[in-house]
Amino acid sequence: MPQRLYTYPPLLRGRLLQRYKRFFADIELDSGETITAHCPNTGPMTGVCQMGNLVYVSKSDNPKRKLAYTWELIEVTDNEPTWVGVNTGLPNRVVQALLEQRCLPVLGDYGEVQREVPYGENSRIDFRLTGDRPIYVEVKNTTWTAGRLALFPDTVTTRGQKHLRELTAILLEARAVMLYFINRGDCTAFAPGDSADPTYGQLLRTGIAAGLEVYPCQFQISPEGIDFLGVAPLQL
DNA sequence: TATGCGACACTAATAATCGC
DNA sequence: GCGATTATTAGTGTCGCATA
Repeated sequence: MPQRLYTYPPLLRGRLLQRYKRFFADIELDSGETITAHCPNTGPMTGVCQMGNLVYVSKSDNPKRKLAYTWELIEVTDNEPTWVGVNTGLPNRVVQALLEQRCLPVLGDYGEVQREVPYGENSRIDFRLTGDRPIYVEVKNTTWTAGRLALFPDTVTTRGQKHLRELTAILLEARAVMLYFINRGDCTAFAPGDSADPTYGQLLRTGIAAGLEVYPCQFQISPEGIDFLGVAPLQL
């Protein structure tokens, strides 16, 4: 039974006209109005940034923002029509709810869920779960797929490599978890994106051999909200 | 040609300031 | 001293310009 972990505010539907300068997306709303929305995903959005596709945006009443609209979702048709989450700020919020509601039995018992805890060399872990043996959880958002296989990363990521090295190093004193947030519901498994960043894939495999735990978490995305579907198999 | 760095918009956390 | 408000900083990934 899918578990609702996030409910979107009322969204407006439209079609993507263009995405440019990393942060901007021109969108024609169903009302006929053309708006410029903030694109919160600064990555290449490989395979999901398709002009003309249906999208949803939210509207902020924050007077300090230059762009009132935020691009939240896009529909892709690689497999069956599927909504893909664009807002990279949401995965961490959703994972926080996931951890606080104890939706991942594989993590076992833990106490407090701490956010943005300093560790390693000037890094911060997304979540630290307290207990006799603390659990460090790093969250990575992914929308890139090959068929029904979710992949991460979709570009060379030196930051991601650094995170893997530091997580592997911390295994001496704690459990370390890579939690891949599969931001679409049409995938059945997860694998490292070796074609985009072979070094990352190598580091991930080395980390797993050393005890790093990897949980690709699958979510069903819809204009209503985000539901947790479960942990997808890992293909190495 | 290769490398380094700032800019871009926004969020969230932290620090500093102010008034009571 | 406390709470509320404001300011600052880090982080996110890529582009484009300046420099070596």
